Amino acid sequence: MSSSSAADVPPGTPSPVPLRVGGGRAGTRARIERAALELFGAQGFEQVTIEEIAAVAGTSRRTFFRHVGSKADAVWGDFAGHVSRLAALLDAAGDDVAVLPAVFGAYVEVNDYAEADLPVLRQRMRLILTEPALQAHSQVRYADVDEVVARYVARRRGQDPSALLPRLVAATTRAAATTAFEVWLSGEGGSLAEALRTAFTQLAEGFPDLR
Amino acid sequence: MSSSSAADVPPGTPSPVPLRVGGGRAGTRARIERAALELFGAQGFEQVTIEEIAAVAGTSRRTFFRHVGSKADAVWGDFAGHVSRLAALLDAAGDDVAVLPAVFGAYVEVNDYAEADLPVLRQRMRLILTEPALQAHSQVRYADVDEVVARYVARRRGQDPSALLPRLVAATTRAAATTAFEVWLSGEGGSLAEALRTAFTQLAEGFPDLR
DNA sequence: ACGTTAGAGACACCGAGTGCCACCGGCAAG
DNA sequence: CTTGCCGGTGGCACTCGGTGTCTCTAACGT
Repeated sequence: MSSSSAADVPPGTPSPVPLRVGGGRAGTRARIERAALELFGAQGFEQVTIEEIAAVAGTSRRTFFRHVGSKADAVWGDFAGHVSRLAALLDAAGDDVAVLPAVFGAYVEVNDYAEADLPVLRQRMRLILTEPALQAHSQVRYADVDEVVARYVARRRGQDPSALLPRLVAATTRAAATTAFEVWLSGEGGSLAEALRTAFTQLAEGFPDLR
Repeated sequence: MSSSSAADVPPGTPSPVPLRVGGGRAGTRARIERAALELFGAQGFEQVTIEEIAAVAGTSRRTFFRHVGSKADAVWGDFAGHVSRLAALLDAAGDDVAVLPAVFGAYVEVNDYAEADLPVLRQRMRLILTEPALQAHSQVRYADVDEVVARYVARRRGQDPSALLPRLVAATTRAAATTAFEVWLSGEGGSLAEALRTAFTQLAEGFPDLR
């Protein structure tokens, strides 16, 4: 419907945003991601076409792909940086703190967002946890997280990262974190950090009430 | 290469399989799934085209989709039945056994494959855990499993299935099961049931060595 | 022999993703 | 000022997964 909302702009328009101080690339990418998030939220992931996103972002289909790689990637922002920060936190953790608390702490800290970023985060996570296509894609992204955690546990334990314990800790802690995001999103109760801590505590206790 | 292996069969061939007693549909579907598994294993998921699968299965592109729904679905066989069996096992579990052991037991039992089925299972799981596209798709399938487990825990605990504990148990047990499949596939050591039990034990103990 | 019906194939279409080329603007060297 | 390079861009064409529609055919009951 109404493919003439932003698509009928003359091709040579300089686009209403002259702010390109430190890097025109980052600016375009940010515009694309903002447009995508907005449209996905309003119409649903599947309903939105790349062409529509590109139009709203004031660029072309081809350029969209040059910047974000895939439709799903438009939602994830700088997730690679997120993973790096997690890795850095784990690397920085001293050997005086036990392995599991170190992982928990790193998870909580890397997800300590500023108040102002929470709306965007909520939007992102709602899409990722709700839209089937994004839910699917998330697995690939989370694999990187698991890899980082497994490597850390392996290092601390002197094991191979592909051994059972490192993989198990990585997979279950990440599952717990995702679950925490779910309940946080559903709005019941407190902050994201609280949800994470609750989930991690239950996990570390091995669900004593259920044994 | 060699797109003339099974594609050069005349269109009106009655197909070499006259055994269609209880349902001709199942026969075609089985042929499609076998062809897909074989081709994926040999050339990789992304490299194989639907048209190739259809050709090897002795049918058409359109019919492929009528039977399996999507390229990824061709790998999963009757997973819906798998999930139903899990649900049935949980429903049948008495209240005398604790929640966590009940979930563990159901997982082990539903994954108790006959010796003869192990090669196919290995092939399936290798693809699902290895190929990025299938890894992604798996999340959608596993969501059904999580739903079943969460509902069971919720019932036993008198909670809502969307509450933290049910979701957490579902997510972490499934993560543990997947990890067990990984190590089982890598070939180190014993049977699938052993791998599952080891992973579940570690999970239920809350990784005591790491706290 | 009849019509009915389910399964199958052919065709056309859409959207995601990719490779290729041509263009344009800035920028340094002449 | 001109020349030539170069990064970002847009247009185009193509592949492939997936879907809707139409037609055909073979099996079935009457």
